[in-house]
Amino acid sequence: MGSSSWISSSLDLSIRPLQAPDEAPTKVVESNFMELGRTSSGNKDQSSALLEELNRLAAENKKLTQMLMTVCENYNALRNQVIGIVSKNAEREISPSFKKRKSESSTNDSGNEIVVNRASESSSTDDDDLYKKPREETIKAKITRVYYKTEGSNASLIVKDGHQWRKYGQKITRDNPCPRAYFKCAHAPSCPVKKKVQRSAEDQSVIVATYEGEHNHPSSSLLEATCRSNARATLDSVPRSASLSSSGPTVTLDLMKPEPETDVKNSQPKVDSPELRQFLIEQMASSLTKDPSFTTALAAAISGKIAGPYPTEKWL
DNA sequence: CGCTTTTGACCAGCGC
DNA sequence: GCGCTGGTCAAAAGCG
Repeated sequence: MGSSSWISSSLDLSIRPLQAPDEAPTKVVESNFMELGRTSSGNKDQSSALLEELNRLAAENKKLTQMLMTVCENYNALRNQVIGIVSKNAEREISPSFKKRKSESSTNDSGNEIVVNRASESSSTDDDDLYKKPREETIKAKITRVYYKTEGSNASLIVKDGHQWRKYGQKITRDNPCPRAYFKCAHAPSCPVKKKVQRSAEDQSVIVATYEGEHNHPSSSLLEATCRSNARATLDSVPRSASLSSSGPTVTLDLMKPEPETDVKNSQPKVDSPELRQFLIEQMASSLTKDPSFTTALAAAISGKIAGPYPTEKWL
C-alpha cells in the first residue's frame, strides 16, 4: 500500500493537467508567434513574452515527455523481468506429466511454455454431458495460464481475478505435492469457463492458474474491467491486464497471449519506432490523465520493478 | 435453509 | 488389458 504512494510521488506520477497530444501546446504557441512575426512590426515586449512562454511550454513538454518515456522504460524493464520469472517457472513445469495428457498443455515448438493461450479440446458446453460424452465431442477452448505471486502465509488457492468461481474438485497431482483445485465459473453452465489453480512445485508462493475458455459475460469486478480496457487500449504489447484489488495496489500479471499468432517472445514492446513510441507515450499520457487507477497500477508495477524481482507486495 | 466446499469414487486417456 | 494419472461428479459436511 505504502510503496505505491511513495513510488508515485518519487517518480512524480501524480496526475497533472497534461495537454492532450492533439492540442500540441508548444506548436500552437510557436505558430502564433510566427504569425505575429509576420503580421506585425513586432511589439518586442509581447514577442519576448511569447518567446518566454514558448520556451516554458517547450521545457514543460520536454519534461513531461521524458517522464513518460521513463515510465515506458521502467515498464519495459519490469515486463522483461516478469517474462524472465515466468520463463523460469514455465521451464520447471515442462515435466513428462505435463506433456502427458493430450488435451492439456502440449509444449509449443520452441519448447517455451510461457505462452498458454491456445486451442484445446478440454471443455464442454454441457456440464451434464461432459462427464459421459466422449472427449472428441468437446469444443475447442482457449487455454490461458496466469502466475500469481502470493504471500508465503497465504495457503489458500483463492485467486481474485474479478470473476466468481465455484470449486468442484481438488486433486493431488503426481508431480506436485500441492493440491490442484478445479473451479467452474459461477455463471456455469451458461459460461463454460473453468480454471485450475495449483501452487508451483518449487516456489509455493507462486500460484499457477490455468483458465480454459472465455467468459461470455462481463467480469464482476468493475475495477478490473476498467484497468483492463485502459491497459489494452494504451499498451498493446503489455501483459493483458494490470488490475487492482480493492484491498490495495496489487498487480495482476496476466500473461495472456494478445493474438493467436503471437507469443510472449514476439510480443515484446516494440517502441523502437519513433512514431510508435510517440503514440505510446501519448496514449499513456491520455490514460494517466483520465484514469487514476491506471496511474496507481502503473506505479505499483514500477515499484515492483524497483523493489526487486519479487515485489514485497503480493502480486495478487 | 440454501449455498459453497470437501472428499471419495468413478471415468477416460495414455503408456506399457 | 492393466495400471497410472488427471478430470469430474455428487453426496456429505460446513457455513452464514
